[in-house]
Amino acid sequence: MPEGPSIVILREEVAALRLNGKEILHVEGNSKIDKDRLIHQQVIDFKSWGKHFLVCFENFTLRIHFMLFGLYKIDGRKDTPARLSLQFANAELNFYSCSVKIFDQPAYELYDWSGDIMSDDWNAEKALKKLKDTPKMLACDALLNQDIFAGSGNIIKNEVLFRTRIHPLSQIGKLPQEKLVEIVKETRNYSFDFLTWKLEFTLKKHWLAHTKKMCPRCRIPFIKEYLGKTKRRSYFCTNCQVLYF
DNA sequence: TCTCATGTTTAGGT
DNA sequence: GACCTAAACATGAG
Repeated sequence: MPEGPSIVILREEVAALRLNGKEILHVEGNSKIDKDRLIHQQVIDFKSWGKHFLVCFENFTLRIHFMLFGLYKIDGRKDTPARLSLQFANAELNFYSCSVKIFDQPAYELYDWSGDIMSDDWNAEKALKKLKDTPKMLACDALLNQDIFAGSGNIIKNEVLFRTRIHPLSQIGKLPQEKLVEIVKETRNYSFDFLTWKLEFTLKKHWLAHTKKMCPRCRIPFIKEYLGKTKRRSYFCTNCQVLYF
């Protein structure tokens, strides 16, 4: 569930419930957070930043991060206990297997939306500058770096590197300016394709590289390797993806 | 039944 | 401090 576009879908599903300004009537769950802090509080807004789902209150913010296995149910439950359940008069939000944390500041003090690939405030120039400031970073690490591309994950990484024909082990500092511009532009662009396809339940069908055995351009086998600082799955074509090194 | 994976933090070592 | 590794968390698809 976790990449940025999926969190946007959650945010929009919750927005449709019109819970802004509504009071939380009951809180449950096996989360260790102070649940009394939430009860009878009025939710100001629901936001997302990268892979974070944010429940905003006047003076504090509840952050939900779904990690690898996180799930949610809106007006429904799983058989297993919820990590956190927020119950309103006419709706219920249930979160499972996720990381939950309360921050003692309003969301606008905690987050800079110019770094969120899905945000209206996304700033491509700032992302470009961040890339230029980290010349030793590998392309595969840059696309998982939440300080540069908040919301990008392993699927987006593999698809963007394939679309831009960049080998995952390329060094950011060795890429020509126009390729850096292309990475920034395509990360944003693919993320919105991801959103569209996820809503259509056709995301997997549209993968060109991620989990694929063969390059759709060259018809030669993809390489599958665990690359970068975090050793995440990378699928790439040694023929059409150029190694800048 | 078993392996693996859309992720991140933290603790420990060198 | 920089850099690396492993562990921890925990669900479901194939």
